[in-house]
Parts: sequence; structure tokens; C-alpha cells
Amino acid sequence: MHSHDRHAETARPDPSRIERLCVERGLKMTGQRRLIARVLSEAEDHPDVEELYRRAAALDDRISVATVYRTVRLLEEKGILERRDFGGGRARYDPTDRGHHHHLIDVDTGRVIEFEDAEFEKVARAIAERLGFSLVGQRLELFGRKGAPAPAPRGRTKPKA
Amino acid sequence: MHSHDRHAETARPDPSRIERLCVERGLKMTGQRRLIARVLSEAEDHPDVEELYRRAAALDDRISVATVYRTVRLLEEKGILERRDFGGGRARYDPTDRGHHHHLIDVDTGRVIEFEDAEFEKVARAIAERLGFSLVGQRLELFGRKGAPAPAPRGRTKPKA
DNA sequence: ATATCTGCAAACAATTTGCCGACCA
DNA sequence: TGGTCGGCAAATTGTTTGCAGATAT
Repeated sequence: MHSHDRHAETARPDPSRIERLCVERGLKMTGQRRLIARVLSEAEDHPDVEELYRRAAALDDRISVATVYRTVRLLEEKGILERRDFGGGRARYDPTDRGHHHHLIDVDTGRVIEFEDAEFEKVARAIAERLGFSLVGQRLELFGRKGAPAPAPRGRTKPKA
Repeated sequence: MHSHDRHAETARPDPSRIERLCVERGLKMTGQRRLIARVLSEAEDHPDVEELYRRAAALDDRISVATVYRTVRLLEEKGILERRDFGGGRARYDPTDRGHHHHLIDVDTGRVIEFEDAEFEKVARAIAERLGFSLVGQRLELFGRKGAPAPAPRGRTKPKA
């Protein structure tokens, strides 16, 4: 565990949050992985692979979607990312270091709000126990609408635009 | 002149539960739709399209997967079915007339247990409200493992065969 | 040095769809 | 009879993978 001290010969300002985690888990850091790590670190939302690729390529197009897929899967296996599925067919990714949380999806805007709730955790555990299981994981998604009732467009879940 | 006779000209014993719902919503009932409706009515689990197709074809092979896909989507739009996603890539279907419920998935066996919980409903509504939303929908899935979650800090309890 | 990446395109799996004959209302 | 529906196979979409050259350690 030797550390490379600050010989700023390679302009590498600051290893991103996620990059640091990658190194911790002993991943070989390539240019594209560093790039993806940075995009992930800067993301405040839950991008899908296509979106990650778009953002990464915008910074440096020496990368392909295949690599994003591979990297994202690797990071998931290493416990750095969590794969989510908000419907819509594509997997969304969420860095685990943001802490355990759930999501509330605004059905009108498609906007995703994160939240935590101790009360819920307790209830969930209680339910599992009542059914004779020990809780290993959970998934909670709430779909809501802001205050006043608005004419919601019919149709199914195709949060495109 | 109407012939509402009891002459079994078309051996149609009893419209299945789901078939009745289809008719109610004004769907044109064809042989294959009736078949799928019957399979769905008899199902106690949450089959995916492939499985529905298998079961239907076993009763009458004058049907194709494409039709199952089309029908299942139609029933979903009509609110007769609910599409679920328990991971694994394929969509699972769940008749809505079984009532509102959530799922607990046994991570070891893959078995799905349905349950309801008033306490949870209350908490969910409260969370949404706290975030400034009115609850429109929710999705809760618990993943558990059979075994004693009991406060027994002793050695690990081997999962019973 | 060398085991591990990456890009590319072909392979895959789940689901959709165009075309046209078959069928229900 | 007219408008829908169903079968078949080709088309789409999201994701994976084999290969050969590029890289990190």
C-alpha cells in the first residue's frame, strides 16, 4: 500500500469520490474508468447507461458504451453502485456511498426524490419477521403528485421527454 | 329472437374470473384471449409471458407468444393486470382483482409471498405527505431469508432443510 | 512482462410490430 | 360485413461477449 505522492506531472486534480472507492477495492484504474467514476461522482441523479455514456463521452470520447456497461457491472459487483429499476426498461445506477434511501417519483414530472425513514425500516423488519423471514433487502418506491390535483396525462409509464 | 337456451352448443362451462372482467371492459373475446384469461384466473403465482404461453399452449396450442404479449399488455392497459418486476429481466403479471398487496421474495428459493399491512400504508402516506406529495401509488418488495431473525446472538442458525 | 482492459461489431434475450389471412360482434 | 385479432417472422431495444490490439501495474 504505497502511495503515489504529489508529483503533479499528470494533471490529475483530485481523484473523484467514486474513483477513490475503486482504488480501495483494488480495481485497475484506466482512463475510461476514471472518467466514469468522475461522472458518477458528479451525478446528483440516477442515470442509466446511455446517459452515463453521453456524459462521459462529452468529457472524452475515447470511450464506448460497451465499456460503460462493463464498468457499471463491475462497480455493482464491488458494491460501489446499486442497480435500480424505475421501470422504463433501462437500469439506473445509484452510488451506494450516498447512503441507504428510497425513492419517491413525481408521477407528473418524473422527478425522483430520495428519502430515508426509520419508521418504515422498522415496519419492514416487523413484516418480514411476522412472515417468518429475516429481512435481507427491501425496495420501496412511492409515486406521488404534488399537492393540487393536476390533469395527469393518460398513458403508461414512458418517462421519455 | 333470442336463444338463451341451455343447449351446450359451444362447450363453454364457465367464463373464468378474468374473462368476466374482460367482457365487462368491453373486450372482444377470442379463443386465445379466453384461454389466456383462464390461465390467469387459475394461476396462483406471478407468471411471466413465457410461462403464460407455456400453460396456455398446453391447453390449446393454437396460440403464439406474440399474442400473449399483446393480450397481457392490453389487459394491463385495461387495469385487469398489473405488471411486476421482481428482477430477472422478464416482466411478471399479477391480476389486480386479487386486491392490493405487496411481496416478500424468498431470496433462497425465489418464492413470492403476498401480504398486506395497514401499518405500512399509513407510514407510506405519511412519508409522501411530509415530502409535500399526495400518494398516488407505491411499490414495496421485501427480500428475506427463512430463519430466525430472533434476538439470539448465538451462533448462526443453519437454514432448516 | 502480462494479466487485464477496451473498441467494435456480432450475438443475445425480451418484447414489439408489419403484413395478411382468420375471426368476432 | 367491417373492423379487429392472431400467426409468423423480421425489427427494436437493452445488454452481453469474442477477438485483437492497447494499457495499467
